[in-house]
Amino acid sequence: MNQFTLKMEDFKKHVDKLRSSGLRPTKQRLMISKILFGQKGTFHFTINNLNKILKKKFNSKVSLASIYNTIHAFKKKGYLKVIALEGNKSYYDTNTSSHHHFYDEDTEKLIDINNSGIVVNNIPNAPSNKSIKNVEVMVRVASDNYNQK
Amino acid sequence: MNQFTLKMEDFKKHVDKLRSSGLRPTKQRLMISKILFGQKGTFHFTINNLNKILKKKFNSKVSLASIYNTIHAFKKKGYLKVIALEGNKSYYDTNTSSHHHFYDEDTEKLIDINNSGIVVNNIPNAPSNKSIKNVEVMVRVASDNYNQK
DNA sequence: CAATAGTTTAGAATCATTTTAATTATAGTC
DNA sequence: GACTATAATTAAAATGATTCTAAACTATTG
Repeated sequence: MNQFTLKMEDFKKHVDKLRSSGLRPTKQRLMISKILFGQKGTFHFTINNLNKILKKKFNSKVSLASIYNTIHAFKKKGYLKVIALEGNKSYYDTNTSSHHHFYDEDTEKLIDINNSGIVVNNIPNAPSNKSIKNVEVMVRVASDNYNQK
Repeated sequence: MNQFTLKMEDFKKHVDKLRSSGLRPTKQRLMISKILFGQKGTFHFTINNLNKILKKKFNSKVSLASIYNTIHAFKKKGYLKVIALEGNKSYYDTNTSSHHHFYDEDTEKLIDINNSGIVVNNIPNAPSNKSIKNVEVMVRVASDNYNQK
């Protein structure tokens, strides 16, 4: 069984993330914060993914209600963003900058494309009284020999 | 109560769409086809939208099972495409060409951007053994004075 | 017109998500 | 450290979109 341990500086980081999101730093939330923000790079996940990691890595069953509650607060504070993908479940991304994605249709996994890459030109004007909030590109990739849906 | 009537040429068009999708042209399916493909321009909808239109316009309650069945067949045949948007429900589009969208966050409505507009440059290579299937841009717009989610 | 195959439907089942209500934990304050 | 108010956790119920099921119905064919 894995222990739930954090170095002091990491612990402070996660406590800050939680506090600034309006949440008390509880055991459950620190586990979630560690999983999301304790990685080197950016992290893409669904609630189901996260729940599985919590179970496996910490041998701990945090209730779905608490997971959702924590994720919503992080999202509201801007520590997470939702990725638009068709289908019934939400994908979240710890990279909250405006950026683009590859979506692998075979594995259903997302890959970030950093913003220095793609350039989008010639965007028409927004409808009247509206302004553009965000522009994002989804590049769908798949193996040619894979069965398409 | 509205009548369900079609001009002969339109009738044939819808019958063809259904037959070529592997479906028999039944009353229910012809109503659906008329709603989807009987419009001037392109049509964006959710299953819930479509169901409401069926009720209001034709005073007819087609079962959800039949609606889903028909939509799936049209999608499989390529007469409809699914639009990726976060959230729990699927958005469909009768414009099946590769094209881009405005998404109005206030009204939750989609607007097509025809392909002659936006240009996407500098797309990185797909991961190895994968090839690019599709590139789509989502331009999110909103009123500045509207409450953001 | 009987046999067969495809359709429709209501309702049950499922999956992601949200809500509820009771229990438990946290953060001051004394 | 105990006390109290407030917030958090949880299991379980509720919800909403979608899928499945089984029975009744309709169309097509021989």
